[in-house]
Amino acid sequence: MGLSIVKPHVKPQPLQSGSLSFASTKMTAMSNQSCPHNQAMSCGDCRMKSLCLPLALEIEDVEKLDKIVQRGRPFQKDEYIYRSGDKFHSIFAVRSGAIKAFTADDEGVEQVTGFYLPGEVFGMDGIAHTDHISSAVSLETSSVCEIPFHRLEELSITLPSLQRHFFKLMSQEITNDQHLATLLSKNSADERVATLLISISARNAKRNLSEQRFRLPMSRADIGNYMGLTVETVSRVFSRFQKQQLLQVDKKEIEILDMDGLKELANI
Amino acid sequence: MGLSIVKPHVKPQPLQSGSLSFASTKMTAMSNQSCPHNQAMSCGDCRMKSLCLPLALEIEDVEKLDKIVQRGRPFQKDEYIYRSGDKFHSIFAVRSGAIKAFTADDEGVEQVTGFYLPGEVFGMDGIAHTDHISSAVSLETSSVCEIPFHRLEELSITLPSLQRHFFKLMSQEITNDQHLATLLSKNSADERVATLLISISARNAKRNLSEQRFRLPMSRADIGNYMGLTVETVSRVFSRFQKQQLLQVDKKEIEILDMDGLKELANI
DNA sequence: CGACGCGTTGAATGTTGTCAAACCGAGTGG
DNA sequence: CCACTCGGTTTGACAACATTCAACGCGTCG
Repeated sequence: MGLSIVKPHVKPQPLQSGSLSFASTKMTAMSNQSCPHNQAMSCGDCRMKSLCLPLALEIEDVEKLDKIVQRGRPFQKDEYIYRSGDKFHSIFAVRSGAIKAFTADDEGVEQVTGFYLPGEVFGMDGIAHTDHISSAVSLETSSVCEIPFHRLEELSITLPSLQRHFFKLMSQEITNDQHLATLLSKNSADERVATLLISISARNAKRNLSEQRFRLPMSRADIGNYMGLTVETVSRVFSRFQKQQLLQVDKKEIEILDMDGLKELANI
Repeated sequence: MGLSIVKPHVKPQPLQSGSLSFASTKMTAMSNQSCPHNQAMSCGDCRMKSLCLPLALEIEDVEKLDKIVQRGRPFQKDEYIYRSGDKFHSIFAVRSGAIKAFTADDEGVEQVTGFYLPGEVFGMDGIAHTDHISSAVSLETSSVCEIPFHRLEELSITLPSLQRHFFKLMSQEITNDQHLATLLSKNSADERVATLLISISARNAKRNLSEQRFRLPMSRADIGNYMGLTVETVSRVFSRFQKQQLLQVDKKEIEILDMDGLKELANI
């Protein structure tokens, strides 16, 4: 899910040796990896593998996982990956684009439960139920890997490191959600928005993108919904941040001018 | 906790939470199950097994699980089960009493992340990390089962239904946390408190305890912290509910007078 | 062009937090 | 036995922050 502001001392990002060293290498333009929406890409070749794959997996294990992963055509903006009420049978990993997960209460009022960026896994809340209890839509053209859950369960039995990895992924989702709850219960509008921006910035950095300049894939309404604020409040916070020289905002384009100031606001 | 300390002169002694309800079950007095804090109890004999064990487990499988479960002496009120920063090696199931899980931010301000009642599993947020990132304390005299996580992982490989069960447990925790986030982001103080009361009532019902009358194991401060409210607000809500004939409140003793009204408030 | 979605800004309202005081029961020590 | 403290809880008065309601700007698309 969303807010993963990893505190320094917890940060377990051991730049893995061996198999996935090429995460930082430059792609050649004509390589079949050049298009992030490419359906044919395998797990072993995926730029995101260091984010969504268990670091411990051997090459042949990655191939086994690869065999059960399904890659469909990209989703267009506003297309559903799954809907609340659909039968649950898969979890998903974002390969490109951005995904919004949300629930709807009895009156149909939407509640955004998370934004997922490339390398992140979503749909795990469906595991406890036979049906999905949330929906997921694409916020922009996105490609996702679909991982049939029963296949994953089977494979986890023969690949202990995969089992461990998925336990960890789910645990991470739990702590993320708890962070969100903490944020909502304790922090002001300014702090919430600052935290979201820092989170997105940090997640961009993990993908070797700029942490200063990026484009928000979601609307102000989505941000407000997620952070427990109204659109108006979100808009005001952006204006205020701009006035305080913390940000440069142009619609969805964000430039963080004062990272330290923003982090201070977000209590990092 | 509540059971041992029988207050000398309390008015309408409510059906006690947790342990006392034993009186109503068909246990023989000399059975080793008569004390809910009994260390010797096995999973197969545990009243909570239908809540915390995978229903699909065969008897011999339960015995295997039983072998890895550790049962220590009961925890007294305010005793820590684990502390933030402790090395993570186990998850826990509540057998009796009540547990509060919480994190602390850099300034040491507490944030309650959950209350756990008998039959419920906690500590799963530590799985993604090498250390616990939250703490857990006993709110009253409580006994817990400790399940070494690496043993559980091993066993999960030979018992697929156990693996599935723990995937589901974690997924359930995710959806719980998301519900909490939704509650915090969308609902008023009244709605939040009503929701908590309904939740506790329902969890009591699962354990065959009264859903109308129960004792809250946590303080007003804990409730407020958990629900993103101040103590004062929580107190006012209780007073208001009482004035509206929804509740009868006597300190921590709660009687729900108008279940439907309360559920309506909680949007159930 | 006009309608619409999205974002911004302003003014008024209100729920909740803050500060302060007091209560109550339990435990302690004179 | 009483006075005392202490933690947890309750209540009141006031202020603050976010919401609500309203209007407007801007770009896109029919």
